[in-house]
Amino acid sequence: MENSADWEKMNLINELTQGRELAKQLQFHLNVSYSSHEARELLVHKILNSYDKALSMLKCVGASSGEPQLTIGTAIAVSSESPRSFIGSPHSEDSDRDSKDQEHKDGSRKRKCVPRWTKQVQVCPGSGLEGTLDDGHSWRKYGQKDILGAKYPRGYYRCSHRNVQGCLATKQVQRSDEDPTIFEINYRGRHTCTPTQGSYLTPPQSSSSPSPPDNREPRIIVDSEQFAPLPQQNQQEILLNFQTGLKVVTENLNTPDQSFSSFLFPSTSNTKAENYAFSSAMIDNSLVGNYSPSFMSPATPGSNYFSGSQTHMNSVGRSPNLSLPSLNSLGESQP
DNA sequence: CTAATTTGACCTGC
DNA sequence: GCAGGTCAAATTAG
Repeated sequence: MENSADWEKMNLINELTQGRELAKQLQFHLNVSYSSHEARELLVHKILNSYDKALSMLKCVGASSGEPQLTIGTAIAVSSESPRSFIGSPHSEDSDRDSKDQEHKDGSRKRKCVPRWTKQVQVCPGSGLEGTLDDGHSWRKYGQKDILGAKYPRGYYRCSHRNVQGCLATKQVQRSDEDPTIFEINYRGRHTCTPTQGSYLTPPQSSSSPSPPDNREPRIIVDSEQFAPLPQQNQQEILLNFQTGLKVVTENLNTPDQSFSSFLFPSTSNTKAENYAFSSAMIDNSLVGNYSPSFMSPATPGSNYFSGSQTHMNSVGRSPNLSLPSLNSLGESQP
């Protein structure tokens, strides 16, 4: 997979370039009087984030000489299960009944040769922002299980496009029993489908959750997306993750020496303009190389969240709000 | 009505 | 045998 190395390098360069551009922007903002403190702060966060990402990539590249590593930031590489075939024989993944017979012939049905990695997501209690844990793909819950020794049940999700596009990606969401605000998301398999921003862009809480407004500033701190040495699609995911990355905080979860970026997800409406600006800036910057610090105000939050840069990504636009109820139930259903 | 979630049962690996 | 993972019917939500 030398392609991934090239991509990694490109990404790294892109990241550093971006950081430089952002620094220029910051410099500009510092020199103009009308620049708001928020805007400056945002830029600082973005710069830091950019460097975090670059460092993460460097670490990743350094570690991945040989076989692929999925470790990024606090994302934990779970490589106990043969990382050898990343894209090989996707058919061997778990599948529906019809392919079951074939799998029986093979002897093993699942859990083999599937890339896995873990991401930890911290959610402020009561914020109800679990919906934003969405990662650019539509997930459909297919099971929940009480795990021995774990306080909270584990939720099992698979890609909504499994039937349509045969995407075999799955994820498991496990709430930490020590810190219930932390969700450990274990991804398995890679998406072969096109990501649906729709679900990803679902504005937190807007419609599907009747949870009362919380005057605390709710926020989710997310690990930096893994920059696994994997192809373009991950880059899209990364970009998409930035789109929900509303504010970067330089607060570490518990890995002081790991460089990673954390995001703050304010859900209050007055911060949305800033959020959109961040999103569009990141995308423009990454895909077009053009950064506009100006804040844009979406006409209809949610549906037009990505108007503009959205077309770069793909055109599949389903937008079910998938994760929110599931995760809520994950957290709320006590064993 | 359609699609997503829930949940108990079943299957597989250790 | 046990625990984790998946299936699918039933239920719920939009």
